[in-house]
Amino acid sequence: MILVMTKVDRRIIKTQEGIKNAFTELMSEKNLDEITMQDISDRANVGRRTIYLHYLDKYDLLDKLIEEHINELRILCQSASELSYTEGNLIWFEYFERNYTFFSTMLTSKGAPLFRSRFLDFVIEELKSDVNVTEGKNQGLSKDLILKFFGAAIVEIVEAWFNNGLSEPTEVVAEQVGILLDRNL
Amino acid sequence: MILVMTKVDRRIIKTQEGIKNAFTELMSEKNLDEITMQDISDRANVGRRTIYLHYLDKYDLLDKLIEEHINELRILCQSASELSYTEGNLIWFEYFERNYTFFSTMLTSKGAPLFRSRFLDFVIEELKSDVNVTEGKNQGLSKDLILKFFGAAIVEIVEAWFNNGLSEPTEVVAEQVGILLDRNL
DNA sequence: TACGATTCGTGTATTTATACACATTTTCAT
DNA sequence: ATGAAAATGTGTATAAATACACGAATCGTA
Repeated sequence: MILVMTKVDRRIIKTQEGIKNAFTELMSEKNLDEITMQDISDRANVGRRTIYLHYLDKYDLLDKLIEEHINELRILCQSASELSYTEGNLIWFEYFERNYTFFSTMLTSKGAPLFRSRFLDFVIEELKSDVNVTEGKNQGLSKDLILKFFGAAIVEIVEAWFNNGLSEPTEVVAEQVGILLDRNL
Repeated sequence: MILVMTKVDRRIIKTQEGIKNAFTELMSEKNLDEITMQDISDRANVGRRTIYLHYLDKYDLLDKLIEEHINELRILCQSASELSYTEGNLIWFEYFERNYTFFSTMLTSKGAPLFRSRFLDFVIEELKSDVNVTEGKNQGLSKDLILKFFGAAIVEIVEAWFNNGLSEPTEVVAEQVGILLDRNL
C-alpha cells in the first residue's frame, strides 16, 4: 500500500471502472474461457488496445479484480476492528450486498472456484489477530485448527447466502454469524 | 448535415454523452441560472476544462442539446413519412417516453420556456408538407392558419401529457392525436 | 485435415482529456 | 458596502485513449 496517495488521472479511473464492470457483467453471463478481450472492450465501450494498457490479459484482470475486492474488505476490517463481530459483520455483509454481481458470480457460478480459496485465505488472515489460545475459552486448542474451523464456517455461510439469492435479510445473517463468533473467539 | 459521416472518436461521444446527461439531470433539479459549469463537470465526472472543448458555455450546451433532440425527431419524421398519423405518432411519442427526463424538464419546468416555441416551430415545419389548401377538405383555407392551429394543438397535448406524468398510455395518446390529424389534414 | 474467420498481442502516430495555474469576475453573507 | 469564497475562461505541458494496421495464433467447421 503506497502511503502518499498520488492523485490518479480521472481517465484511468473511468477506464478501469468501465472495464471491471463490463468484465463482472460478462462473468455473470458466460464462463471465463468464453469471454474474449473483444467482448470486454465492446461492453466497456473502450478500445481493445486500451485494455492492454492496464491488464496483461483477462486472467490478470480477474486477478486484479479479486485482489481489489479483498483489499476493500481488508480496509473495512480495519475500520471495524474496535467493534464486536455482531456489529462489525453488518459492515461486511453490506459490502457484499453492494457488490452483489461480483460476489454472486464469484461464489455461485462454476466460473471461478479459485475465488473461494482466495477468499478463505483472507478470512483466516483476518481472524488471526482475534484468536487467543494462551488464555480464555480457547486455551490449549490449536490456533491453526480454530482458524480453519471458523474461516470455513464463515465462507460457507456467505456462499449459501448468495446461493439463496440473499433471501435472508442482511442484518439477520450478519447478527447471527456475529453472535456465533463473539461466543467463540 | 454532413453526408460522409466520418467516424467520430469514441472519447468525444462518451464525453459529450456524459456532459449532456449530467446537464439534463441538473436541469430537472434546478434552474438554468443556478447550474454552474463546475456542477456539470462534477456530475459528468469530467474535467471542467473539457467542457470548453465542446461547448462555449451552458447556454450553448442547452442550445445544442435542444437542437439535437429536434433533429432526432426530424429523422423519425422522415422514416415515418409513409405512415398515417395514427401509426407514425406512436414512434414520436415513444421517443418522448425514452427521453423522459429531457422533455419533461423542457416542457414542464419554468426552466426553459424557450423550448416550447422552438418545438412549436419544428412541429409546424414538419406539418407543412402535409397541408393542402388547393384541394381536399381544407380547400380555400389559409395554410398558415391551419399550421398554427394544429401545431399548437399538438404541442399542447404533448405538454399536458408530460404535466400529468405520462399517466395516459403512450399508445392511447398517440392514436387519438393521430385520429384527429388524419381526419383534418 | 485444411481453410476461412476470429481473436490476439503489439507498434505507432495522432487526438483527446487531463491537471494545474492564473487573472478575472461573480456571488453572497456579514 | 465589502471582503472572502466560488465560479469563470483560458494557456500550456503532459498523459491517456484512440484508430489503424499487422502477422501470428486459435477456433470452428466443412
